[in-house]
Amino acid sequence: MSLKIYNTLTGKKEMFVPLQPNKVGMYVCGPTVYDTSHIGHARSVVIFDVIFRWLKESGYDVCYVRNFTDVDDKIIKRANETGKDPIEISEKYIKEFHNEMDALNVLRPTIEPKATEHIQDIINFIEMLIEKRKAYYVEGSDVFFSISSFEGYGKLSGRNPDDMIAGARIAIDENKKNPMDFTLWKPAKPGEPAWDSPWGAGRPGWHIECSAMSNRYLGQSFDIHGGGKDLIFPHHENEIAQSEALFGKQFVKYWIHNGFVDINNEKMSKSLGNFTMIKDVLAKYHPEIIRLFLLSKHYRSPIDYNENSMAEMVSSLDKIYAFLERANKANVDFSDSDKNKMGNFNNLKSDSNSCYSGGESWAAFKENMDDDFNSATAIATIFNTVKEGNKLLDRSGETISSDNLKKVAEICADIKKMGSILGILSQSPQSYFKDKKDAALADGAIDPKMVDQLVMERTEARKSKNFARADEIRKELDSMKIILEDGTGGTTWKFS
RNA sequence: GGCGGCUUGGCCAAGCGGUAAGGCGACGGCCUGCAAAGCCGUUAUUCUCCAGUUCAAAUCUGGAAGCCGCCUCCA
Repeated sequence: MSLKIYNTLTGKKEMFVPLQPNKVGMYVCGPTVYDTSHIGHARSVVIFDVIFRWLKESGYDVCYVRNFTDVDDKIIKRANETGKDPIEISEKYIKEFHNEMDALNVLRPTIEPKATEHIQDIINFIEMLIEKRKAYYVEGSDVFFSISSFEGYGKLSGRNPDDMIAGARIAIDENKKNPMDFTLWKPAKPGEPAWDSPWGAGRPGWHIECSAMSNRYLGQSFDIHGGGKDLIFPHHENEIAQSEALFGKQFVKYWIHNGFVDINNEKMSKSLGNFTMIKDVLAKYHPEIIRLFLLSKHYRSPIDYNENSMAEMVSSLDKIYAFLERANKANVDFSDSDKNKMGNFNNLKSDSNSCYSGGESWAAFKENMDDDFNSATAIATIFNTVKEGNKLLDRSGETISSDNLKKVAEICADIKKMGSILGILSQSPQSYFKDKKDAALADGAIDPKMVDQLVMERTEARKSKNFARADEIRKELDSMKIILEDGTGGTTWKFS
């Protein structure tokens, strides 16, 4: 059993064999920091976060690079509009991006390079391309990459340059030798950010930064390159052209591209005005609900964001946490366990370094993840495991045998371990449900003391067999969307 | 015009040649004073349609219909 990855380059699922044993170099295209991040950014980031976690879990030493494009026409435009410095703009949105991704429990990549901090690398890269006659400088204009100098052009996107030419939707630039040639370096207009170069003061084109920075941190060839589907052409196609034309060897072994997020079955677009920002989604839903949603469908397919789907996710996550809470109450103690040290599962130690290696459910989960990071089936495995655990607890009744307790402990350990890969179930069930209750109480419409009072009154009524009054109170609370649960340890309440 | 993808139960969604995972919802049962939660059972003899290959197809091939993405900044 080993990892298989769908490779955009070949259009097939392939066995994952890294270039160097036990080491993985992964580069993912990060955001252009000129505006607030939307749910689509979150999907890409969360998916590659899970891929990163899974590669590490699989024992690889992963160098994960995700860049920030911090010099670009859109940033300059935004700077001009707001009268701010472009650096101020990019710093603002980098900070915002980090805050939001931290909130979504996304691990920081190994390295987060910025284009503006690698201008010399970029200039060197372009100079070498010119030397090799893969690029040319047009006096008073740009440095262009010559696509006819690279015979593999179009291999990633399956496009034939001749078919695309016609310039149907691109204004033909008289300076280009071939209409499909693209800019490596462009001259700066007065007031624009600029760096000195052999071709005058200017700034890099979009594609070159990724070739230059991936080369700096991961070398001439590396294992995985990812990003959104829309980047396949032209961005990634052009990266391949630049890097392979220069180094004469395969740039990237596995290309991974994620699908888009639609909003109510429509593409996010400015004209529809339906850009859904991460901060707005975070204001409405628990971060783990958002992750669960983003991972509920295969990463290559489009996913539709809508209220109905999100409501389902709320029920789903509650179900898992409810089981963990139930197990906890049955004296399965995992409150201090974390993904590295299953500290309280002492009876589950399976090897000398006391690291829990996982039970049957974990084995199923591993198979799911190894199959092209199939998080949708991996989530199904979590639910199957929850059901198994609930069954054991149901059968046990009041007194659970030590044998069953051990089984439930293993199940809980597996569930927590699976959650740690998907970046969910990081809270204790108690704090999860407390947060949920606090959030529902936040508007101040309901006084929890009043609810407790009614619950106490109902308990008294039940004791004296005054069920009519007890039911009356249940009904009253139900109208406030409060559900009562009579458990062995007394009555608890929650919001529906 | 060129390239690529999708169509699975009321809804969401796996599956990629061996006889339909999982979630949400609904209904019946167990449990409960009544509930909730949980569990058990029922909710697709069938995967947009048509033809073909095969002992065997949701899965492969050909065709039709509908939907979507990229080719321009885009995760």
